[in-house]
Amino acid sequence: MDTPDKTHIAATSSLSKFEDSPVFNYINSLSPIDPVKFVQTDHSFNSLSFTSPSSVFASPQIISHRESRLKSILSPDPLKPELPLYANGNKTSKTDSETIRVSDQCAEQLGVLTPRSSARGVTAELPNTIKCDFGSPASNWVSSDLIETSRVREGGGVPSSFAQSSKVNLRERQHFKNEVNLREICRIEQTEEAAGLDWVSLVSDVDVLDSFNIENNSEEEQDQETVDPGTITFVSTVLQLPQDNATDLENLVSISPSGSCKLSEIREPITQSGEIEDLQDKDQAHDILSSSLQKKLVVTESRAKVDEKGEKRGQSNSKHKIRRRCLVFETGSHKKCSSLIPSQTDCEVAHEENCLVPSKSSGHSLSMLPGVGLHLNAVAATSKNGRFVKCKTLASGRQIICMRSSMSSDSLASSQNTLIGSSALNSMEKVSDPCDNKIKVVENALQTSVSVGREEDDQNSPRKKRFKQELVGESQACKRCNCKRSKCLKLYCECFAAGLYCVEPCSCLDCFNKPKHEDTVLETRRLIESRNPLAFAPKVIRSADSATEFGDETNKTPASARHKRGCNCRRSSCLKKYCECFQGGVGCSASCRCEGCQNAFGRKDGFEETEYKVEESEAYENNDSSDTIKKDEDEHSDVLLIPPSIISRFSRGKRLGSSLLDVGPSPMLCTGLKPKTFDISDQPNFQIRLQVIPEDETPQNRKSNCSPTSPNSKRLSPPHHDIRSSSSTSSSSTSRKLILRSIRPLPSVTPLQEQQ
DNA sequence: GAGTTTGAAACT
DNA sequence: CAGTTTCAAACTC
Repeated sequence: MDTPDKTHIAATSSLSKFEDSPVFNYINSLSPIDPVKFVQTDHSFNSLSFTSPSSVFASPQIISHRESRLKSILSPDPLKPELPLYANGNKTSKTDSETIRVSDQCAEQLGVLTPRSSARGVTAELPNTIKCDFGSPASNWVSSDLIETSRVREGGGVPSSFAQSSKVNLRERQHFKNEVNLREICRIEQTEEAAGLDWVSLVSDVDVLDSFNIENNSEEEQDQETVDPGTITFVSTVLQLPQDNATDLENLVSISPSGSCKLSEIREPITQSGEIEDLQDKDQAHDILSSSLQKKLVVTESRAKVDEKGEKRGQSNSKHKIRRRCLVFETGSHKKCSSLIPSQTDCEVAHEENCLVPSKSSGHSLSMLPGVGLHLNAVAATSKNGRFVKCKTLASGRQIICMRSSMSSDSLASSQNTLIGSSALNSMEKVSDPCDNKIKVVENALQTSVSVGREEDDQNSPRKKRFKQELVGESQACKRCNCKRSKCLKLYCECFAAGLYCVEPCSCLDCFNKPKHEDTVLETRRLIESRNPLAFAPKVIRSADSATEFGDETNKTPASARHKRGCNCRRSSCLKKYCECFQGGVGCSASCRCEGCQNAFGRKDGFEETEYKVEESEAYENNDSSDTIKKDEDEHSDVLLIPPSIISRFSRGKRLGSSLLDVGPSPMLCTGLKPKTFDISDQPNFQIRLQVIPEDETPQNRKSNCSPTSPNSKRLSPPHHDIRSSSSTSSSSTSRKLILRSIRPLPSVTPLQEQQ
């Protein structure tokens, strides 16, 4: 029955008929996507969607079957002889209406896939393109659209080819509904998750990819080892899932079945075609798929691993080795954290030396560090770089380090779960307040890593490139201090003040703040602390603390924070980062001796900072043009206060510690300032807002808190504070954040389940 | 990128 | 503790 010619003709005719049919027109009218010629669709699909050579589902049999199926159905490809494989099984397996619907989808997928499988010339190109497609949100979106479009067309065509014209309309409608739902899901996920969100599609895609892989014998072996693109996508999806782990996991699990369904669906058409089926193959395919899904479900997998996988897809073994090396570094030094960053490849190379430095330090720390200042070093270093280090570092800071490591491995690496991350961060902060900013950075880093992870796969996308460049630039430009005369042994040096060793990115001269001079560093620290025990303490203190320490009633406002010693600004009006209060995102307090204070976060004289909340972020963003501060106030009234430290870092990209921030957040922050339009598509922004804005710091809450509750309270909530406050005062805020994020997955899941 | 401004840190 | 100097970040051009 299935001579290539026949199939081809049938497909072609059906396709043309379908296009002319009212249903098709209706679909087109509904669909935002413009109809694409079949050939074009294939092409675009190939280029955009399936680039990944490696796949979990590398089973040759499956692949061959898939290929054959596809070929038999749609493609005129001479290879068709392979077609018959699945035919019988389909008939046997499903007969009900659901089956029909499924078959439609399958047919659609097949149609989409077929071109690929048929086009062998493209196969060689796959490896290159593969990595790109999954990661880039944009690319994914496009590809998904294309896929959908093609599906719509193909779906109609395939059934007709099977002489099911009577059911075509019904099917198409169902199919269209499905497509719409899927599309919505895809959009939701893609917009938020950017990475291969349409995992369902991806699953099917994976199959296609596998089929390609089969052609490439050399890669077959690798396939087993190599990470499945779909898996990666899935993992990324999981990672990106909201904080509500349990819920998300459930959703994922529920979803995964659909993926299985997809596989069966694909076979459906074949069954109808009456071709011979290989039940064993089918079973195997299911097994493989299920196994792959299970693999995907293994959330515990470290993020680094994920990244590694992602890179694997697109890169050679050597690359892989490099990654592994980086992973090893992760274990030991903060630098490794870079491996967590998506664009690692570049970063890794760039940072290798850097990594070594930290490692070194860690080594010293283990044996040598007394723990006085060093623990700060370790902690700060870890967080500052925005990379999660499993610090072997300091004996003294062991617990802290452990927490971090756990966070990195579990929370971040595995799921990038913001909630978890925040929790970890919170806990971490409790331990190490000194590194407020850095912790924030870490948090941002989490987000960044998430976003990065999404884009990781799509290396070709402009976005990805940009991001990569940013990362690289950061890594290269992650200069911290620029000390010329202090030898980085005074508090002038930001690195030293933060308890960090200077690293390569620093532009300091005659730097002694390095592991090799650890003794000197420690001694200097000791001297400084002897003069001022709080010299290395966090400059910004949580409200509770500050209130306690300074007896400042105004600081009792929830989520409020104050600079430890207060500023002494005279000319900056506390509106620039010269002011440490402003820089720390906190209002001035009675401790400040500033003149003409206009601190947006809270004036010394008790001026309500509420007015500035929005402006501040803007001011920071714009490098403080006070003129512009109120400019968009109305527009951004919803905006939360973003700690200047964070913003400044990202905006300037100067400080390495903020590297993560710089990379990811910067855009996010910028966008984040456009709050009123809550753009789901821009997940980074979303996350940031959620994380940055403490529960009680929402505009309404702020106002309420400020005026009635604490008349004197000048400040709302500094970003710093958010984290801390959440950790100590309100865990609820964190939980809420999670809830918000959890919203995303729900929509996607629901439609699928309903349809299925 | 160079120069200026600024305010914290260090010093007296 | 106050005043001055030093310093490096922040900022401007």
